[in-house]
Amino acid sequence: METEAYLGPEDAASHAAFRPRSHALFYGEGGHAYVYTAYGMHACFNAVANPAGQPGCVLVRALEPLLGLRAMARRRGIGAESARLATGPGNLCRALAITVADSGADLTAGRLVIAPPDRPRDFTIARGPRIGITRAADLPLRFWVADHRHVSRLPRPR
DNA sequence: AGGATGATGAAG
DNA sequence: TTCATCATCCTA
Repeated sequence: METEAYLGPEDAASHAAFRPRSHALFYGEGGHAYVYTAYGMHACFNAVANPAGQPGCVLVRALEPLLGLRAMARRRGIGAESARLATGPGNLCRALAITVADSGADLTAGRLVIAPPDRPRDFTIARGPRIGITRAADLPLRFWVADHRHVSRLPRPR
């Protein structure tokens, strides 16, 4: 499990700072999806995370598949046991069949839902710099479950 | 209309 | 490290 935070215009790496067409969603009510296309071919899934008027999104970069492994493996074209099934923002969207058509969707109801776990699980959250950005590359806004198998990359060496 | 730029992934 | 591949933004 792995996420990154993208803030408002003060965060130079955030689409809220340099991508006008994403502004409406960034500033919208939390609990909705913001899906964009990276490098022309990869969908990336964000959850809008703040009350309306306060820009902010959470990019979901990796997760641990618990259900539907067969379907994910089929969409990804790899084995269902692979740790990379939904690891990496583009891979995650392919595994879950998330496309830009899902942008704006309500994440509290419908096909895409973010819900609390059935049972609480014990884990430690590690923190470090975000991946693949050039601006504001020093901000430690990437969060992942420490020692977790389903993480896209280990922290950048210093 | 045309060029630059990526919140990537896969292969070598 | 290279490159496939294109939505979006910028310049003109």
